[in-house]
Amino acid sequence: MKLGQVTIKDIARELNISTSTVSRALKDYPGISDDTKKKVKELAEKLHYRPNAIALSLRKSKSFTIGVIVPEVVHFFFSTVISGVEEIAYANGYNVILCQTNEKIQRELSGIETMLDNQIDGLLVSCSKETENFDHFTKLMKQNFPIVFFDRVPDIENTVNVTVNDFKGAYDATKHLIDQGYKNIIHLAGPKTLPISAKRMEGYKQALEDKQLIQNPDWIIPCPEGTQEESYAITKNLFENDKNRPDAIFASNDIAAAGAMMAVKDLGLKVPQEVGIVGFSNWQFSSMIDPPLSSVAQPGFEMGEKATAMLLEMIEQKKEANWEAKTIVLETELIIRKSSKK
Amino acid sequence: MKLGQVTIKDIARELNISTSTVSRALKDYPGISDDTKKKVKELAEKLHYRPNAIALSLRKSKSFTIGVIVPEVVHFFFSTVISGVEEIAYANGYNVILCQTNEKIQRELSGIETMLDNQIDGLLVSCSKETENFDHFTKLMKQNFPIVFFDRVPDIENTVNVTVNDFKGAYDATKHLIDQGYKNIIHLAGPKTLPISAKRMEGYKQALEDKQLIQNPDWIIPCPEGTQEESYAITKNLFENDKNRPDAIFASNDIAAAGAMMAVKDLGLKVPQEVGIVGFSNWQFSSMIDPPLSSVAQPGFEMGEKATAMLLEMIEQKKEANWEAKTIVLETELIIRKSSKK
DNA sequence: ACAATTCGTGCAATCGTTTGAATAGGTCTC
DNA sequence: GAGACCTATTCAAACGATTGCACGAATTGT
Repeated sequence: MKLGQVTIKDIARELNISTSTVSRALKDYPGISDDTKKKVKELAEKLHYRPNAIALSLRKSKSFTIGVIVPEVVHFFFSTVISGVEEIAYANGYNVILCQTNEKIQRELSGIETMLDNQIDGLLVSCSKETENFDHFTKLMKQNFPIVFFDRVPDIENTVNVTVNDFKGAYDATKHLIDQGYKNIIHLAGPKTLPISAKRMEGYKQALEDKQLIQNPDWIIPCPEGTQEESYAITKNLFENDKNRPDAIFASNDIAAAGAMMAVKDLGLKVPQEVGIVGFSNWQFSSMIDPPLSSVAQPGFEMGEKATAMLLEMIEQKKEANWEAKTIVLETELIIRKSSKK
Repeated sequence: MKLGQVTIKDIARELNISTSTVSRALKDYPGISDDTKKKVKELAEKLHYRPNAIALSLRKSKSFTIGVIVPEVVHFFFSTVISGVEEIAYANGYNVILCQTNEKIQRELSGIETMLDNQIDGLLVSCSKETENFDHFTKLMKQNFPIVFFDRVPDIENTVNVTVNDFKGAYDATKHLIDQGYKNIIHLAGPKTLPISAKRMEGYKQALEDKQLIQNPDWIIPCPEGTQEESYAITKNLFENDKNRPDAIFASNDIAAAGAMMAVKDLGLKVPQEVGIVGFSNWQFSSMIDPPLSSVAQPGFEMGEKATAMLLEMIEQKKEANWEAKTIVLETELIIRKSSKK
């Protein structure tokens, strides 16, 4: 920066008045003559005066900046959320500063520190896979610092959260597979540390139970990485064997589902005739693969919007208000495509 | 913010010394007794003192923050770039503030304004589709404000750019199709305003020329939106007609290629036997669709890293140095998959 | 005609930190 | 024993803006 930027002082000097008068004139304070106001505003316009946001932050102890912590930017769901965040923040005159943790707790910690140093007004967080201790959050919350968690919310009390109904999404997906006539459904689960993984697994289990299907614990297979390669390997291995072969897959994310689909196709099995598949998140590519992948759509953009709106509300109330803990649960939508239609 | 944060004043008061001494002690200035240094540092540690970055910014006229302007966050390529940016910025103690323009020039303008108000030290920009006038950039450049453009660079002089070799990428892709025996290759082009679109088109043309194939101007079809639907409609229309039907498609982006693939498949044509297809950008999904899509991979992460490294260098030299204009061109890599292998 | 009110403006402190210059106290030198 | 020289510290201004309070002048009331 430092571009010979025009300050309030320059205007004051030029007009031979004090900086206080300039400040007040620009803000239409009462008690400044219309004449002065006019002169000041005209000169400000002419010199392209723009207030220095940093100076304002310092003075007002408010930066109009919020921090966003996500595990990864290159992730369809998270980038969609960020997009929603950006939209609402922008509309309300807030800046967004970004930090991706790459799923590392260390990075999450230091990212938060730097953001606090930069006097952010509030924080939006989706936890990393490594985050199991939440002291860095509780400490802030105790000080009444505005935080809203989204999607990957921590397992602590009194938080303000925005999530999707992972349980119901998974339930719907599994039930749909059952309704289509699939009977032996495996679940490619997410990392164990994440509550969302647990919820999805619960939904899967509940659907099996409600439909009185046998639950085989061996058919819940964790895919901690969530990569295509991982699920490809796992699936191939599992389906290679003729007898006792499952006939459907519910994956806790689309990438895993895609890997699984490739594996069963490579084994010469037909999707959806012999194996039904449903994923989670409805990534952009899901409709483009062959056969198109059924998936549970999560309203990422809306989640970003909602979380940001709530955060801004907290920031702007900010009377010693102890915000009431609450969790907004957005509904998922099962998108049925060919991969699961017998 | 405002969390009863500990300041240098608190430390000064507690130890009955002046703030200047505290400041100097913390920085190991000469001329402060070892005893005082020790006391100050210990107390700072104990109180978890962290310097207020805003105050520092104001004082130093330097914010250790860079702005990133991208058309869209939810875009595989751009999110990859952002990831690279974040990585290098973080490693060097810089913050990243983000603005997506949604391809609107108005948003680009106001985004830059707000960022400047926030005293960013430099700017990384990829232009929106609407950006045809570049005064907002030249104005800043005249003032020696550090800007690095990436991918969608403006058509003006003396800029510092990081791009990929779009010409060669397109050339390679087209040549590959020709080498596979395809003869009637159409090009689904990008928005006309973007130089990258023009370069890709040039590469396509040059390959045809070098291989002495007839160039049919009707076979260069602009897809301004770049959506799947758009290219689906265009392609379906074009391939419906039996005679004079093209036998290959080079699309300037993978989404368009995917749409085109769906269209030809829906027409009952076989990919790659009857129609060869190559895309551009190598999106995550490209390897997952059926048949897997050949594509020109762009090193997005590396682009983000490179651009940021250059920007930081400019920021830190920042002696009235008129930076020399330069353009780093990163090489693409043609990823050959089934969609183009006869 | 003089006090009271109103009007327009300026002073100075403040936000948290840095930094050039000044100062107080001590030691050394001849 | 007085000037020279350190050493450790403080003062005060600065970054750009806001704001409570004070002030001088003009206007009003009686």
